[in-house]
Amino acid sequence: MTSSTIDRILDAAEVEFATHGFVETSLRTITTKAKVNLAAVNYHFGSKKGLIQAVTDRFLAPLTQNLQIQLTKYESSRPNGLNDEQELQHLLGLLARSCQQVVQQNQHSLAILARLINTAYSQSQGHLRKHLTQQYGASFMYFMKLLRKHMPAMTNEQFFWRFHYLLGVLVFSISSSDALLAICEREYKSVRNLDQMMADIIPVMASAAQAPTIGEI
Amino acid sequence: MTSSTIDRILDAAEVEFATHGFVETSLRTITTKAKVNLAAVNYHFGSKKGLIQAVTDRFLAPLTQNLQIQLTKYESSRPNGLNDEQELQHLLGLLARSCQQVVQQNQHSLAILARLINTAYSQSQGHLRKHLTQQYGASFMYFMKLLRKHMPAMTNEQFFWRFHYLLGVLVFSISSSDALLAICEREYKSVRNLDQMMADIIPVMASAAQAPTIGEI
DNA sequence: GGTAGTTTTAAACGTATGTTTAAAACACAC
DNA sequence: GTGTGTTTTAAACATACGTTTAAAACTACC
Repeated sequence: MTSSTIDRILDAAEVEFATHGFVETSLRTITTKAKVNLAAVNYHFGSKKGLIQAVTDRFLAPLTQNLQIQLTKYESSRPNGLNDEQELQHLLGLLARSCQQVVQQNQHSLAILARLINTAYSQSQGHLRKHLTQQYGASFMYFMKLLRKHMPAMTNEQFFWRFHYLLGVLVFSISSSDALLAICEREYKSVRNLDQMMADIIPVMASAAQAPTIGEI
Repeated sequence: MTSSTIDRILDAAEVEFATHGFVETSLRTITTKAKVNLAAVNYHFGSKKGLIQAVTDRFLAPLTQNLQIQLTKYESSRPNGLNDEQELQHLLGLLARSCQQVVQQNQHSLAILARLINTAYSQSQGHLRKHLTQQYGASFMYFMKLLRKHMPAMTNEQFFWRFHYLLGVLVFSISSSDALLAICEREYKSVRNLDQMMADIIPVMASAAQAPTIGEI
C-alpha cells in the first residue's frame, strides 16, 4: 500500500473544508486529524492551494464525467411528447442523481462544491471561476445547453440570469444543509437527509425556470 | 464634528467586508484605507467582532424598521381580490423596495447582509444565526407570516424548506452580483444594476414559492 | 492657563498561519 | 548488505494577524 498518507490527508481535509471552509481550516488541524506530519501537505501537494485543488478534483472529475454520461444517455433515448416542464424536471433530476452518486462515495463533496462555487462567484475578478470553467466547464456547458432548449421564451441574457438564480437555490441549500436539517429536526421533529432535500428542490427549480420574464429585461 | 474616526472606520470596513468578506479583510487594511491608526478599531469598537456588529447594525436596523413599516402599511390598505400569486409578488416587492431604500444610503449593505446570512447558515451550531434572529428576527418573522398566508397548500415544515430555497435565490444572487453583472456586461454588452436584478428576481421567487410540493415531503 | 478626560499614536506582544530545511527513517533494487 | 531514491520527521522560519500598552496629543472646562 503506497502512501496512505496522501489519502489520509485528502480525507481529513475534505471533512474540515466541508464543515469549516477553506480559509478557516489550517494545515495543522488537517495534518493532526490525519495523523500525519505537518510538512506532508507541502511535500505531497506543494501548497495549501494545491491541496484544495486535489480535494476538489477528486470528486469534480467523477461528477462531471457522470453527468456527461447521464446526459448523453438521456438524449439518445429520450421519451417523446414531453413538455418543457417535464423535460426540465428530467434534466434537473439527472443532475441531482449525478450529485447523489458522487456524494455516495464522498459524503462531503457537495458541501465543498457549494463552498467552491460561492467563493468563485464572490470574487468579481474570478480567477477561481475561470479555472473551474476551464477544467470542468464542458459538462456543465452541455447541461446548460439542454436546459436552454426547454426555456425557449427567453433571450440568451435572460437565460444567463435565470440559470444563476436556479444555481442560487442549489448552492445555498447545500451549503446550509447541515444547519437546515438540524433546525428541521429540532423544530418539526422530522429527520431528513440531503437526498430528500435534493428531490424536494427539483420541482422548485423547474418552476423558477419557467417563471415569466419581465418585459425586455 | 465629533469623531469622524468612527465613521471613517465604518465606511472603510463596509467596503472591504462587502468585497472581500469578514475573515479575509484585516484590521490593518481597514485602518489604512480609513487613514486611521490601527488601534482605533479596538479603542472604539472593542474588537474586530464588535466592528463587524457595528457595521451590520448600521443598515440592519433601518432595513428591518423600513420593512416593518412597509408591511403594516400594506396590510392596512391592502387591495381586495388578489390571488396568492399576486399577493406573493406584492410582498416580495415590498422586501425588494426595502432593500433598495437601504442600499441607496449604503451601497454595500446588501452584499454584507448576504455574506452575513451565508456565514450564519454555514455554521451548523449557529451562534451568529441565533444572534441575528434575536436582534432582528421580529420583522422577518412577520414577513414570513404574511408569506405563509399565501402559500396555504403546505405544511409548516414544507414552508420552512421552501422559504429557505427562496432565500437561496436572493442570497446567492446578491453575493454574486458583482461577478454576474460584470459577466453580463462582458458577454452580452448589457449594462445593468442591482435594482434591475432584484426586480428580475421577484417573479422567479414567486414562481418558486408556488411550485407543487412533493407528496408528504 | 492649567488640568482632567478623551482620543490618537507608535511600538510591541502573543499567537497562528503557510512554508522551508536538513536530518532521520524507510523502501527497495542490485 | 550496501546504496540510492523516496518519504517522514522535528524544528525553525517568515509573515500576518488581533490585541495591548504607555506615552503623546488633543479637547474642553474652570
